[in-house]
Amino acid sequence: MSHCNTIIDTLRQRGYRITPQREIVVDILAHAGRHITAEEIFDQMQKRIRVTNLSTVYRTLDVLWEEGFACRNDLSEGKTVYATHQHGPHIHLVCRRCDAVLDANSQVLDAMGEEIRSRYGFDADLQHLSIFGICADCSA
Amino acid sequence: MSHCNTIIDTLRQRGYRITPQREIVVDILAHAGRHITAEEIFDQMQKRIRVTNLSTVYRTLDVLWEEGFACRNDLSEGKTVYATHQHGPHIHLVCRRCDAVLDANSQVLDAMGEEIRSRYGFDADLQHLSIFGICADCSA
DNA sequence: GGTGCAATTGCAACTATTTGCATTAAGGAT
DNA sequence: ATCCTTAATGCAAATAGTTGCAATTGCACC
Ligand SMILES: [Mn+2]
Ligand SMILES: [Mn+2]
Ligand SMILES: [Zn+2]
Ligand SMILES: [Zn+2]
Repeated sequence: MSHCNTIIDTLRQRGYRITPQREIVVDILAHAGRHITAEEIFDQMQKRIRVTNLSTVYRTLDVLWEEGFACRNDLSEGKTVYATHQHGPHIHLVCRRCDAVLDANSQVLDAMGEEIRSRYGFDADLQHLSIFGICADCSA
Repeated sequence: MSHCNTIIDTLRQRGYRITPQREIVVDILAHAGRHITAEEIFDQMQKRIRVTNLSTVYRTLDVLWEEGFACRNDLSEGKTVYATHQHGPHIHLVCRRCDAVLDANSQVLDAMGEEIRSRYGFDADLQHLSIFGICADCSA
């Protein structure tokens, strides 16, 4: 069973109604293989369905994020980017001076995730985190 | 010397021009003692200076953030919040289901910060990080 | 204390994202 | 297959934040 279908079926089990719009957003996002903006999803979506709307895309992405099927990141590019969890795991180190984005191994977060869970009962999303700071070039 | 003056003097040393608008934003932010939105800063600012503008506040906050004097956080409240580093250190665990915000000790990040620095030469801002996930109540 | 020039400002227009509301349609029950 | 409830949609308007540009002003140099 494809990743898309797993997401769709789980959403249905959780009480969400499955509309053609939602299926298309999930399909585009799951097959993008990279970070993608809401507007890019909307553009691709319009090739497949006549009448649809950017706010539907945003609302669907909200659901996917809230339900843990998508990650949402600010990479200092002016627009929020989305991906499924098939993209990853890794973290993005975003320089707040030059906006460079360095991909890093997310294993450095594993111990921290475990500690947050045991101390606070909080299940942190750490598979695709953005962390701001100053890159090596800008420090020098 | 007050915290405000340290910030202002350092900005001047780094080549930024010190305008009354910037001094007021720094003063409001440093004395807020909490997270504060750009609009709240603007409202307080208008009581002190006749003509000024919200985009000046945003631009000043950008400078303060880029130069490492302010932190900027998305706490799922609809608006970005700012604070000086006197507020903190701690992290915010933000539940993506119920929007609850749990304050947590930032020491859980110390080892990670060190590893990121040694592995990638990246100086991560970890004094006042927001981490999304699912809170204990929503997990149950 | 003037002068020059680039950085900063106010303003207006713009982009990104969210929201209220009337209409449509998913899917459980019959 | 049809009916019913209410979640989801499209659309338009609102909100949050950014940007281009002409006018202003900080401050380095004299
Ligand atoms: Mn990524
Ligand atoms: Mn805080
Ligand atoms: Zn950099
Ligand atoms: Zn929660």
